[in-house]
Amino acid sequence: MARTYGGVAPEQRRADRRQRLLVAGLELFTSTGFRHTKITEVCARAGVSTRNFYEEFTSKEDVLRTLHDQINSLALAHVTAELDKVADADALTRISTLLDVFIATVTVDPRMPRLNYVEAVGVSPELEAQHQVWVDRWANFIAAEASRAAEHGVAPVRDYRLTAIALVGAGTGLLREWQAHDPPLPVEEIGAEFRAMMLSAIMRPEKILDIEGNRGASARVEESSREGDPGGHRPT
Amino acid sequence: MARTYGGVAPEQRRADRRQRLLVAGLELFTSTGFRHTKITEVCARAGVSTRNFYEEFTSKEDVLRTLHDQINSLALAHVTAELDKVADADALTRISTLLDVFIATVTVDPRMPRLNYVEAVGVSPELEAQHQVWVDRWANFIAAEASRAAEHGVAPVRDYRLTAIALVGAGTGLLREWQAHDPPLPVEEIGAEFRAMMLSAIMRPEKILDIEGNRGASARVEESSREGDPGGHRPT
DNA sequence: GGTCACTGGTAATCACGATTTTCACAAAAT
DNA sequence: ATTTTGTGAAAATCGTGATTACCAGTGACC
Repeated sequence: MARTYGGVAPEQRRADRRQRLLVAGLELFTSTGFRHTKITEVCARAGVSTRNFYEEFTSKEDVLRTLHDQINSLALAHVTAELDKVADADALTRISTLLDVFIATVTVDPRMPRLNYVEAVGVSPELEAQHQVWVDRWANFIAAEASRAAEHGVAPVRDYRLTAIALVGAGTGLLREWQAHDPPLPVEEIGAEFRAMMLSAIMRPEKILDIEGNRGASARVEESSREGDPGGHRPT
Repeated sequence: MARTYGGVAPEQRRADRRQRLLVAGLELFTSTGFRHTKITEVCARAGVSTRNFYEEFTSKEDVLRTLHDQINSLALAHVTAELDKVADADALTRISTLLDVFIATVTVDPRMPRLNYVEAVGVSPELEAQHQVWVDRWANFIAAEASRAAEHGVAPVRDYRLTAIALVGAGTGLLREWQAHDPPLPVEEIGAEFRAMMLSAIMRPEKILDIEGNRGASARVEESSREGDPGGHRPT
């Protein structure tokens, strides 16, 4: 069964083909678009026969899922590694690091955010589930760092779950915008904005306005004017 | 040519069919998913023949684009209307209003955020362009309000463009999460988080940390590990 | 009441792309 | 040197769903 061919073990050849298919998939999905990419095109670009394709993947979506996972895993690995190095640093430095490494990793290649935040959206329930899992992981990560900051007294002690989710969304939005722009936006600005937003979101006081809490949920759409807002002291 | 049927003018009948097709599209796209919805299914649910379908729309995507536009337009109309009512209010109240109305409008029906932020993503270049246009509009809106706040002295005077984009992303993320959750997250919490994040992002000082500016773009990814790197080389 | 215009529904048609199968070959093994 | 086995390329199959063409019915107008 297993027989060395052309000097390389069959597993190796297999792995190579798989790798080439993934590379081809990344390229085509992010240029032609996932929907409009045909399996045969992926095979052609990868120099792999359709038969071999089905040896490695069950479908086009399978390739997409794999890529999506890989990109997220790569980013997470980088972030984790870097965070370990600054284990003793103060909380805010850690948060900045987390962010910088994330942005740096994912902007190395515009195809990564494109695949992650555009092509892999709304494709199938499975992919949506996978997305959820990753949002969760990233949100946990951020929430954990925020709590750490709270312990150190530089942020209020509160539940950071939703804030973290919103921050993940903010990053997604920025990166989606970044990869879509033709004269690409400067990466530094994206990173700076993301960092500033995260820090201000985490360090913000529990009540931003004193009216906070009276409004909130309800704010009916019809309800007319509500100017006035008497007696509010402005936060600094 | 034009003849009244069943007591209604042909244009009316036409408009009705169109409307039913849109309703059916909204329902199916957000349950079955856009990709897996067949034109015939939309027609069946709308009680419209395929022939009539092609009389109104050129493709399934056409329906999606129309819905995407409608939802955004609806939200924008509500927001604009409400904002007009509080024209004289202080800047922060206006911002809160903007947000509350937006959230209230779009959470009336979970299918709206689902369609807008999941199903309509990565479908085609046209739809991506349309998405860009709307992000732009919303971002301008937010940036304008932020500038207003700056004029009133409750926020620093600076360029709010990227902040606004990030905020749009935050909202998108929150709403995407909201519509995905089975025991749905309480709308008030989503709204509260969004508002708090927006206010803290707008009111934040220009430099959050003193180290700000030394870090930023660079944050090297540590030349060491880059195993997975799913992006080999550029296309020909 | 009869004819005509327009309608909705159904039944072909048609194209495209995924999946399978075949084929001829190349490199190992004996 | 011959057989064997894994291989890649190409061709055949197969299904699905978009698009078009047809048919029978209904209400409107004379």
